[in-house]
Amino acid sequence: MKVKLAYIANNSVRKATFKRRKKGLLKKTEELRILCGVDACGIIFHPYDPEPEVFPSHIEAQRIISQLRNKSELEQHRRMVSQKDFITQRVTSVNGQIVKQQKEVRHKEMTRIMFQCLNGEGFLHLNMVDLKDLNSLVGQYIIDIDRRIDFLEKNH
Amino acid sequence: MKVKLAYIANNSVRKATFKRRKKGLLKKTEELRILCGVDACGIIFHPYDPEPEVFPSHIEAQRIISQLRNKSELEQHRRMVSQKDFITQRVTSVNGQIVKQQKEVRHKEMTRIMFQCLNGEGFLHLNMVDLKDLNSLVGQYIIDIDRRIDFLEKNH
DNA sequence: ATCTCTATTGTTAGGTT
DNA sequence: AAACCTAACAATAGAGA
Repeated sequence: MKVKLAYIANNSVRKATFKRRKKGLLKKTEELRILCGVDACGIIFHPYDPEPEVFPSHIEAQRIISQLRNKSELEQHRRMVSQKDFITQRVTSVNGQIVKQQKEVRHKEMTRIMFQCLNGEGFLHLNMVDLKDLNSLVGQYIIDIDRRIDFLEKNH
Repeated sequence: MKVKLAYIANNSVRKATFKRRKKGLLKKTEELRILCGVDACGIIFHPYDPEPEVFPSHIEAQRIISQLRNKSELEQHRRMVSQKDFITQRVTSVNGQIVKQQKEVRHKEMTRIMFQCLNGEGFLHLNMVDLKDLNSLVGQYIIDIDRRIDFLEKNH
């Protein structure tokens, strides 16, 4: 650009430029509306000028603004819903992980108790559920050990 | 204009034109803002497009829109006040005319009554105020007649 | 469809009246 | 200040990649 893009200090030059360019902008806006069949509007105003320029018309601008409001409300709603979905998903996922870890912890605990028993340290403070789990665990160990014995017998 | 100003039916051409011209409009708006130090914003949207174009920025556009709201409220208020002033003035004026006409009517009525009296038809149904006015009127007539007599005597 | 290129058309700065 | 002019400049249509 030849004329550098900066505030025009000279009052009358600035005013003339404003008038010309405002007209140009208005024209371009109208052309875009017609050529592309879109809703477009513009608002221009000098903070200390009595009459803001609203185009293509005040009524049309208001229509477009309220459309924008509705649309952005919808968008916001959509965003919130998708965020809720995301969080729900995370909660479900984390809950799954917790359950899995609880199972692991219990399994380790049972294993510890089993070996404690094998060392003849007895099992104190165990309720019925614990005993059942322990029984099941011991059963699985025995099955495993049987399998290993079979394997050794077949290979020797 | 070489390309006639009408809705572009071809989809891809319209889209391309839209993109190019939207960019142009945005640039022009920004230039106007900077060159002339004015508040200006624009909103463009395809009714069926998810993202409205709001420039120079969403936040700035909102600021300008609310400024516009305030300003037009003020304007409306100003208009209402000036209309009230106008009506008040009209009412005052009309009231003045009514008073003037009432005086004229009263004067004519008194004159009629006076001549009625001169015809010896007597004055009936007159209250004290009417009588006072009538007296004053007669007094003025007499003064007027005296003046005319003086005038005639001097000139003959 | 999107990007780049460029001839053409449109816009605007600055000067004149 | 406003309206008009026009050289200079910028935007864009349309074509080609």
